[in-house]
Amino acid sequence: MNSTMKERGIELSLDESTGVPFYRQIIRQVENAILSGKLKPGDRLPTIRSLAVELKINPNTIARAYGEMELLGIVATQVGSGTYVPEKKPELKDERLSEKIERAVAGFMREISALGLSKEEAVQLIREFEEEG
Amino acid sequence: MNSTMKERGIELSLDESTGVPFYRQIIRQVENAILSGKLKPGDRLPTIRSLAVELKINPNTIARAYGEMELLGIVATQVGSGTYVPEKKPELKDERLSEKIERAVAGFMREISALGLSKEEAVQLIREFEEEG
Amino acid sequence: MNSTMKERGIELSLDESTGVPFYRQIIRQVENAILSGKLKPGDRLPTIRSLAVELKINPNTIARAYGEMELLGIVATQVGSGTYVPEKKPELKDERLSEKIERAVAGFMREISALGLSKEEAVQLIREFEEEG
Amino acid sequence: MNSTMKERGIELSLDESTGVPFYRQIIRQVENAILSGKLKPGDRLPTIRSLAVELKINPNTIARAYGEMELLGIVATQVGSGTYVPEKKPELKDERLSEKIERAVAGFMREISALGLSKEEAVQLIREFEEEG
DNA sequence: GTGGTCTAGACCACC
DNA sequence: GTGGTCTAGACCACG
Repeated sequence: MNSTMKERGIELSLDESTGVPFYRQIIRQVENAILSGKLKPGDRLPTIRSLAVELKINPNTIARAYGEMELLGIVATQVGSGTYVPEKKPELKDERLSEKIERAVAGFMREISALGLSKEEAVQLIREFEEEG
Repeated sequence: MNSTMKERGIELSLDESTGVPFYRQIIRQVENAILSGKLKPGDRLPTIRSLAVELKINPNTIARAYGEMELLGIVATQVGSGTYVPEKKPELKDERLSEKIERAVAGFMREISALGLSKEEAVQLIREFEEEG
Repeated sequence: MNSTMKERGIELSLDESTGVPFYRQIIRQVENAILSGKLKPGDRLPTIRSLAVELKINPNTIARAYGEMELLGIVATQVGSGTYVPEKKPELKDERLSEKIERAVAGFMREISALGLSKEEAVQLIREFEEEG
Repeated sequence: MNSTMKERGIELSLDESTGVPFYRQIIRQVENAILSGKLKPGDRLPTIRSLAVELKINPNTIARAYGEMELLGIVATQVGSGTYVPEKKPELKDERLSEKIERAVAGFMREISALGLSKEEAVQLIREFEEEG
């Protein structure tokens, strides 16, 4: 039942063009994977060193992301063993999920209307959107 | 025909919770207003001092935003007179506009799908979205 | 009304013999100073660099302490300006204070009774205790 | 006269929330039991395996605790027979006991006064203290 | 092997 | 000047 992220089909990736710090990008992606249910309680995150190699960044940066997530209660670490998704009260998780969705929608709509587009035009753009890759 | 931002009904606002630097928030909002046609060539921006008072931030921050916008060609400063929206080649503007729209849509969809939602659920959320007061 | 820590007569100090990480010692001392009312909302903490010089440790270690305190809501940072004690809802603060006191007492009594001493002997020891000067 | 820890009514327990390593928690509890006279020379400690099962931790961790206690002279291992509390020079034991008591009192008073409490308030808290179940 | 702490030093963003 | 991010590398603690 418990798996690694790769076994769950989750790939972390960094975009250095956005200016968002690497450690925050990692936190957000892990948190989203947990909130959406892609990562489940008990699942193990990649080790700091392996993820550092994979993302081609310094291990300290991963360690910082993992450390902040531990403080935030997003993950639990067992030194000598690894970093895991903890058990969480599900209602609390749902709250946080809708909160993040609301914020994403509100931010998008603010941007869209500042750019002079209507709600229907936004819908049109999303329908036309094709993910790369 | 030429007006101030207030006369055009445009209010700049800062959100300190996002972590996005103030000067970037200002630049983006001004740029979006121009791109969407809410601000028109010849329109005048608020003075650094008045905007600093209104937004309750350091005048240096406004000055930096205006300075960078001038470098980007988004605004033009006439010493002793103020800061204005310059004439711009329209094709260039459209390019920049669609670029910003594309980036907004792609960013939104990346976040939405990371949170486990489908394209149709995103459309639903946008249809339901009502801006606050 | 707002002061620096030195003006409030608060000195941070590190003890490397305990094995407690430097950054945690700093966090605890700052938190205790706030909880006990020695540091008040609006007070400014030493700059990272000055405290690093004073404590003779690496600035990154101070930065880590300040960063974690920011995450915990113990302090608020304004880049370019400094690190400050934020306004806090007083009831929440009081809760946290009694919690810490309770934990200190319970931990002390557990240790004391494991060492074979009675409650009255503990009281006696405290009465006899003289702080080093 | 010689007994096992269980027969003496001594239960080891681990608290993972404190951050204190398991092996240190074990050492401290055993040492305190000896210093306070609850464990007597000749008493037998649980086997590594049985304690590992009881505390639900890795046997290596128990082995490390026992190994360090042996180095410290707190226990003596007789291969094939078990781990025992050795005879100790009594003055040495008393010295170590008062040292630990002093450190406990000093640490408690440092924390208490950092939290803004007086010596008399500390005494009051201890008098009011009731151990749980 | 795992993660945790600290140092050293670079470069950036902001005021 | 302020704090923030990242790299590089050492050493420790834990299982």
